[in-house]
Amino acid sequence: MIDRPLSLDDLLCFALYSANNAMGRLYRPLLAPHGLTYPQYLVLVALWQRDGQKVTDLGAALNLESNTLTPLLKRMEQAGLVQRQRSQEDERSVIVTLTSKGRELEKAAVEISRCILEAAGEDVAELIRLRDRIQTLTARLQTAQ
Amino acid sequence: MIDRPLSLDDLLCFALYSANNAMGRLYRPLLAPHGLTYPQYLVLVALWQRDGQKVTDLGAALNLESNTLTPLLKRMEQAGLVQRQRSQEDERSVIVTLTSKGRELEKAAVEISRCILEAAGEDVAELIRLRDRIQTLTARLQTAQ
DNA sequence: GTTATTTAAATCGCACGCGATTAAATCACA
DNA sequence: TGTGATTTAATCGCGTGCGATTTAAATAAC
Repeated sequence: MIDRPLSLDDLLCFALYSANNAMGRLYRPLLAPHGLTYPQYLVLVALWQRDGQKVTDLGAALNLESNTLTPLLKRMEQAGLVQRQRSQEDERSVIVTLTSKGRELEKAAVEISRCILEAAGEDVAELIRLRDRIQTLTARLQTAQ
Repeated sequence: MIDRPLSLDDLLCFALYSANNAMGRLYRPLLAPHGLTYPQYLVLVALWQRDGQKVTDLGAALNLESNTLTPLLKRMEQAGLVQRQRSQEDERSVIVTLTSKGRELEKAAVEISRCILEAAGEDVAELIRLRDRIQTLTARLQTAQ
């Protein structure tokens, strides 16, 4: 950010790192009662939006690959949140589908979102602007890499 | 963010999660040649700023606790980057000090920061503003928790 | 001066992220 | 039609983050 005496607080990367950790700490107690972790919750959000996605689709949505998703999805399957089945048309693909239990949790998500929003601050318009700026940054970082 | 059909792209938390992962992916190939991971790099930044910190001090700077830091610092000690020694005044505390090798790496950090900045975009003033907004958010999340 | 409390690291277990590799199914195409 | 290339998950290993607990040292209290 600034050249000379490199300081943690100067670093955009550390700001992101710190904010992400703080967000995770905030979600944890909200998700734990439902037996969910934070990344698992994101998978559910993706599936509530569109059920029956391939692992690759979820990977594209979440910017993750099978080495992360496969074990995570297996744990979610163990927990009775999703079903995993090989596609008929293409045996390479695995389709991930919500169970009724997984679908049911969408109701709880409303309250969880409310809690996070409350913690993040009152000015929602400002938060949306911030989110958009971060998304733009992510896009730039991804094309750079 | 927005109430109805909850979408990944609506979520501030997912924006942070995604940006942080992308940042990590960007740093990895820059740090790997020096045998560093991203969190280890952040520890070095903290120590370049002020050498000889207690584990608790580093934890306060990085928002981490000993359950994360102790193993990480042991790996850095193994790698010859830092030294860990019990404080004389208070045997409970462990002081972490840079080795010459750890100090040496500060030079490389300049080029690494340049690469990241280049990937993040041209408008540095905008990046600083973004960083500040994220820091403000983190502060709010931490007081909420 | 002994005991209770507090503080600082460390340990343990579990769930990510991800580089590297593998195995299997599908595709391209000669 | 067969064979090499590509695509898709899965597997493995390692380094975090963090809740929960433990150990030891220092401090407070009485």
